[in-house]
Amino acid sequence: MGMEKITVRQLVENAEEYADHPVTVSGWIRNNRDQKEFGFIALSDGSHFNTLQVVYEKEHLTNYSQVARLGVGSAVTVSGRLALTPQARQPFEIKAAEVILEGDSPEDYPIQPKRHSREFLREVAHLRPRTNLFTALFRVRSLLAFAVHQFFQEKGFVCLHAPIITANDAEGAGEIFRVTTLDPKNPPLTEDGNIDYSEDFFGKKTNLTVSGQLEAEAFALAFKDVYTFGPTFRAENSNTPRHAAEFWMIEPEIAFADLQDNMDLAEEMIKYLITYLLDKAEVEMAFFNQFVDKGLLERLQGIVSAEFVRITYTEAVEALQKSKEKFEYPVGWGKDLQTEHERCLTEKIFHKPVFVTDYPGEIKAFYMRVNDDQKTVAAMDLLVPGVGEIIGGSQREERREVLVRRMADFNIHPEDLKWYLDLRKYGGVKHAGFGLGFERAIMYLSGVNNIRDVIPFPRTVNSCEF
RNA sequence: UCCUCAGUAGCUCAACGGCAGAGCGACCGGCUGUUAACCGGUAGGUUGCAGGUUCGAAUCCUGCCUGGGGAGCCA
Repeated sequence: MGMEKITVRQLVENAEEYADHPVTVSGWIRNNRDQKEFGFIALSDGSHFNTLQVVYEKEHLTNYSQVARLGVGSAVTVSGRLALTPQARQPFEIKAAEVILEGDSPEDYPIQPKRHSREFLREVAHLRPRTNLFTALFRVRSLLAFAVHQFFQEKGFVCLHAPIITANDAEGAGEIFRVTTLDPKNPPLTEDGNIDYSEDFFGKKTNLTVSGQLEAEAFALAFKDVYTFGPTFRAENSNTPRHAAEFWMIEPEIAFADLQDNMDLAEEMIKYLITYLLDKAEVEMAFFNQFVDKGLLERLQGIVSAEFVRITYTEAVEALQKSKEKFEYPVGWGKDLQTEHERCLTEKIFHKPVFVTDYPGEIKAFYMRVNDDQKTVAAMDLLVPGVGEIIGGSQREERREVLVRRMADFNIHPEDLKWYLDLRKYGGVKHAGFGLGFERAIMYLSGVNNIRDVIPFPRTVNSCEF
């Protein structure tokens, strides 16, 4: 018969070409409605957000009664003629000549053709990619990962794979996961009774990375413009919709560049990612706009054409004090901005993304460059409505003696980061970079407000299923 | 880790001290164009776990477990 094996995506993009032609499509049943003499299957083959309507008729199928009883989730291969149906809700459908059962799905299949709560779907994370929301979300995640690489590669950045296991424990970026092969019941001990890590696999204490930044700095001082994009691990006991123990981070690092260049890059990147998704994920974004966040498309389109706000920490504190907003925690120079303050800035005062720069040195990391006022450092956070902080970055302290002094303030021993200080000793130049939480970007761009829903199999405190 | 809300049928929820219920889903039947189809019927329960109060507990009390939201930490 000469059936051509084909995907739903090919049909969506080129239906006319296949009109009245015999085609074969394999996929999973999303919904099956039978009547006396005919029935309809909504078939998803994963190639496109849309399902394909299969029409099957008693007089054309030898196994009609079997097909009519096929449950949601079953895998089938359908062969038949493609019919254009411009007057119907779907633009085309398959008139089935043959429906072959590839994999049955019994009646206790948990995903039903009805609304499910996100909490329930998290418990069946192995099946949830078969639902509309997660089909859309994980395709967007895939597209966004590609867009990140494309953005940097087009600009000539070099991608480096920073190590996932590291002995850098002096960064203060959060609680770490220890990596060890020692027997937890019977570890080797030193003479004074402590665990003897010189006996461990690497001969020293090691942990999973909390950031690829330090390694990226080394590469930036060779390639000038670099980025890392990889997994990151934090053992924080954080119970919020914005925190995970394992997440992915994008960390560009640029040499011969200052904080302004850094913000320019971050803003350009966010706009690029939005533009990319609006173009390449039109159906998915329209779905989010309709069922997740009604104002999503309008807001994202607005952001592409708007300039991000750039204010200093000092100006932010003044703006908050002037706002007459009632805060649970008082606003004051020297105190870190609370979540409620950040929300006020981005959701009530400016209604768009806001860079806050030049924070007091005491509340920021040791590697951030000290400003001329000696009180603030060249830090920048990007705050967005709904999600909060999605980017944290800074110009790095390139002056060796200033960096050593800062490290002393933070109780970091120079010998622990000798190689990092070397970068200032040999051809050190001003440089800057930032970290973008990949999942937070997905949340912001989809409107889905829980990080556990934008990670295929999320790892959070007390939860490591699948 | 702290504060707070909630765990009842496969799912979403009602019953709030006195017989365990509905919608959806599943199953069976009907229906000649459905599309979260529609119509009729059937099955489905250790009310998160452990203890306590009471003649009587899904309901009140205590502890624990799990999940949601808020805070802190941050991306």
